[in-house]
Amino acid sequence: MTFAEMVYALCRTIPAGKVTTYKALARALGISSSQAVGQALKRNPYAPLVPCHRVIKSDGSIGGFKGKIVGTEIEEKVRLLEREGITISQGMVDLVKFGWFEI
DNA sequence: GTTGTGACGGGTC
DNA sequence: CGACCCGCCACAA
Repeated sequence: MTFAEMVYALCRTIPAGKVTTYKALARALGISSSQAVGQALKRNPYAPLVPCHRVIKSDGSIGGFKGKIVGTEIEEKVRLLEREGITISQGMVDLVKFGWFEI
């Protein structure tokens, strides 16, 4: 069980209609660096299995999915999140309402 | 074993 | 509010 595996396992537990942050996941794994979580998600071999689109930055912004925010590429993911009931304004998610962690 | 870098966070300037 | 710098952990070269 590698660090990345634990990240994937944790992401799978994210309920639909909720989002979490890199920091929250990192903290749940016992570390302080959210970058490590990003590394794992970025290289996730479980693309559709792990809902990486539900993992966002702590400030509510989407962050990135395939590398960086590239124009309308994000729009597709935003639409998917909205389908789960998550409201997004200008690429920002309301963590107070949809944050899957103790706010 | 060392170095560099990244889907990041927080604090300062 | 935006730009900059430092810290942070894991992984690839």
